[in-house]
Amino acid sequence: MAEKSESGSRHHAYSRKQKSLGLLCANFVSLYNKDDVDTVCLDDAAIKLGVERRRIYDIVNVMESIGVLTRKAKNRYLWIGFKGIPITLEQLKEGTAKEHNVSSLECSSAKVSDDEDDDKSLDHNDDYGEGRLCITDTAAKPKCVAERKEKSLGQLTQNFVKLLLTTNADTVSLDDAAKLLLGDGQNPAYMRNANAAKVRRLYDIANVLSSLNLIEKTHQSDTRKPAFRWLGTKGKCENGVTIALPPVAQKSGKRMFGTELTNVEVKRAKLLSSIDNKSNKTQVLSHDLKECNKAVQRQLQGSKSFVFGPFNPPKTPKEEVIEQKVENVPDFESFASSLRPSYHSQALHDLFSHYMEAYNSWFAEIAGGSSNLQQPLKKSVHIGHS
DNA sequence: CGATCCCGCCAGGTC
DNA sequence: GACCTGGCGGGATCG
Repeated sequence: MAEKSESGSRHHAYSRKQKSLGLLCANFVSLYNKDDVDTVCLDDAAIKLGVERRRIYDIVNVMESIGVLTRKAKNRYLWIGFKGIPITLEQLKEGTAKEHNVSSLECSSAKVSDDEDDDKSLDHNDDYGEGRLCITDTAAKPKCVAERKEKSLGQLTQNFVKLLLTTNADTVSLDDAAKLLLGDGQNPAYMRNANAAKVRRLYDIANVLSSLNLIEKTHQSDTRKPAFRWLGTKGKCENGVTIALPPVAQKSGKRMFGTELTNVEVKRAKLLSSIDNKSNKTQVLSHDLKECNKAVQRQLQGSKSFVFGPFNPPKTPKEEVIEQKVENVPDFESFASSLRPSYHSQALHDLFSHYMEAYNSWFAEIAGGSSNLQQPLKKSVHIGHS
């Protein structure tokens, strides 16, 4: 509030359009998805991207939950890249990732590590971070921690992805997703609030996922309600990230979901002055941004294609190694079975059943073509969400 | 006016 | 007590 007025330099033309999480995410990826990058320092990222730290947490949490990053230590993450996504999805399927993102990713980093440099010793004084990573047993955690985790962005992301993967009803509406991810309903007023809160989080998550081209936002054909569709590798942009274009460059000037510009200059200037004192660790160079833009260009030319999703990932040399480990095409039957939440509310149960039916009809259509697919889904398997 | 989602407060955890 | 992390919801902006 107070800070808004302080920006004399920020002429009235403040536009939220230019600061979306999706765009920030795209820039983040551009910055770190390079062969020579293996660690991510949050401070560094915040400065380079010209945003406050809090925003970095948002995208990092989402990306961590799908395996793109893994936490290494306080303030430090290991960049795994998009090849981490299929692994994480596989773990989700196996249920080894059910604990919450932290533990799941510990596993994923472990799997990835022999291929990816990982341990180039980030662990000097890692007790904080390592400690957290090591706690994979929820029983060892205090309840409040577990509860908090349960509502975490990362967990929500995983559940959202599971939902998209398991339903395959083409699209999942925002409302439905919020309801399903919320579990069951108790008192309506509480539900309304909780739902609203969850929807806000879903927007955050969806912005990130869509900028990674894992999902796209559409509308349900009948109701015109906003909805999401899982893309996986079917994403239009092979490079993995949706390249953010200035609004004018977009058709009819319409803003596209998850593709907005970050107000880098303003933020950066602000951050620079405020972080000045500890800037010995990272200096902001104008070429960082240029680098970032170059990376985007590179991606546009497909020089380094990202790979994600369980579907037939194209290979780049480095990814092949990893792929051998993930080479089984995900078994959606067991995946879905193990992931399906249990719903106490009849309405939610019906809703989910609807998605299951849609999946099954889809399955029937394609089953002939794929030997990896097994049987259609059966109802009333449940996992609950904790 | 509903949809979207930025922003930053502040609680909880760690050191 | 400083710092890190991240849940959360107010309220601004968009369509």
